[in-house]
Amino acid sequence: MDALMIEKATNAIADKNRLAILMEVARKGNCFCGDITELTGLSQPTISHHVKILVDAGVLIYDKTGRTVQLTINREMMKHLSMFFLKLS
Amino acid sequence: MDALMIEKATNAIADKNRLAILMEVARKGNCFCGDITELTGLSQPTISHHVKILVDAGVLIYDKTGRTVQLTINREMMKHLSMFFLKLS
DNA sequence: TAGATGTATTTAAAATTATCAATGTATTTA
DNA sequence: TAAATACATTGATAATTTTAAATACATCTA
Repeated sequence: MDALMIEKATNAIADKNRLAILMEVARKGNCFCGDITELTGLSQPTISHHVKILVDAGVLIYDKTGRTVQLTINREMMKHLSMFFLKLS
Repeated sequence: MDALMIEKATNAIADKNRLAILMEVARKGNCFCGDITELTGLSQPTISHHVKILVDAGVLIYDKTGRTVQLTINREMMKHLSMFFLKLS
């Protein structure tokens, strides 16, 4: 179990806005970056920054087609996190 | 909504030193604050600060007897976290 | 009771992070 | 091809976090 991976992933999730983004992507199945503006009320550059952190940490999967980005949950990472905390319980 | 709980807990864990503290407490079953000095190489006040964050977030359980503090994992919180990520997987 | 011990708090600094305005870059559409 | 669209990057500032030195406090021990 890679502690650095857990650190990066939890760090990505440990923010009010990024957690909201994660849960919105989970709720909708997938999500365009543009959708998140309404959700959070943040500016577009700020959202771009937060999405980057979530993607770099492996929490969200980034798929750009044309000029739109589709975000989905990285279920493998969710499984890793779930297992990590299960082992600590 | 338990999003705030998730945010606080992941925030507490999302730090190299606090993750090391959490994993050390898990490994040893319990842990005195003094033990953590050797583990992390941090100063005593810094450890006290990090432990407080973990305890306030409900990640660790704090039990002071006399002048020593015994730390244990909050297994209920670990279960909550595990379930949260399982649902996202 | 005096000194030692384990932890907490305060204060101040350095480091990091969050945020947005301005601007850049592809890509689509009129 | 010009304008519009969706997102990325840069640069600057504000807010937050991490850290340790100094100090305080309660408890244990000789």
